[in-house]
Amino acid sequence: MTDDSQQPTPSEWKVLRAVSDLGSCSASEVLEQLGATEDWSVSTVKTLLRRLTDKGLLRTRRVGNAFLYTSTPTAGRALKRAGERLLGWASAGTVGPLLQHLVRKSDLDPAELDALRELIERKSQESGQ
Amino acid sequence: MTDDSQQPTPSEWKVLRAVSDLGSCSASEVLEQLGATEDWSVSTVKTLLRRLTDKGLLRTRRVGNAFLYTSTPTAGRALKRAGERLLGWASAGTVGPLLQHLVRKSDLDPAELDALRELIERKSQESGQ
DNA sequence: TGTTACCGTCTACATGTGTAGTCGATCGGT
DNA sequence: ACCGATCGACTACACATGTAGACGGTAACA
Repeated sequence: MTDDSQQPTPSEWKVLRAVSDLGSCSASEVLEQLGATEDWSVSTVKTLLRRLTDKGLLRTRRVGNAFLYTSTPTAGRALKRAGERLLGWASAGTVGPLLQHLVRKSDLDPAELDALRELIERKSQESGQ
Repeated sequence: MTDDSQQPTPSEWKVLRAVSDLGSCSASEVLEQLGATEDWSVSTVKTLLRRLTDKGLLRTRRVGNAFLYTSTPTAGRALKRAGERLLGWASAGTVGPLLQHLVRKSDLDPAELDALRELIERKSQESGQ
């Protein structure tokens, strides 16, 4: 369940994110999507797609002789795991500042900000009681 | 500045965190501190300490024939960088849920919760104006 | 002053990761 | 039925990472 062996590597994350953003896509679409930021060959992307599939983070559906890639629920869980791992790296007293930094750097819409604020208020109550 | 080549690896993070928690400590203290969670040999810890020092994340001060390790400001920055990287891996619409997850998993004291709440309120105002 | 611990350095090596070339199969158009 | 454009599979290889043994120096104690 908390198997770290299927955590994506940094490069794999970029591909995984591209697939998640695209929804359901072919290898070439992924390559095109990543073209803006990365300068990878087709082979590189295909290798990363395969490794992600092997790890169970992507699922493939055959369409003609090609594949359509989709991200799996496991991928969502992997992101949370990665987040937990990050928290584990923060030393005493640095978790708060870290979270502030993340919130500051994030571009959240009003609804998300609201959800976050509510969550924090609820947490404050619990700890205060 | 945003040089990823000095980002710690997962194992290095554990050591770095131990040093940060201990403040200023010897290799053996680090080993002892990590003994609770990891099952590493002395050599392993020493290698990781050296690699962290090479990356500029730890500073050493000679005391007798031993070293005292201290974390550097660079280490703090590295944590933030790691956080930003995590955000970059989140696909569209998953940043909010990710942050919620992190806040939920964190054990924050009232002051930290308050700071976070204020930050979010300020952010809400900005986006709402 | 010899010996016992302990320390950091050097070396090592299996596995993981980043990156990409080649090749046979196949789809689409002629 | 043929040919070019694609696609996935297989292979490759340098460098990073996880993990640790061996060794020579030195501090401390007898």
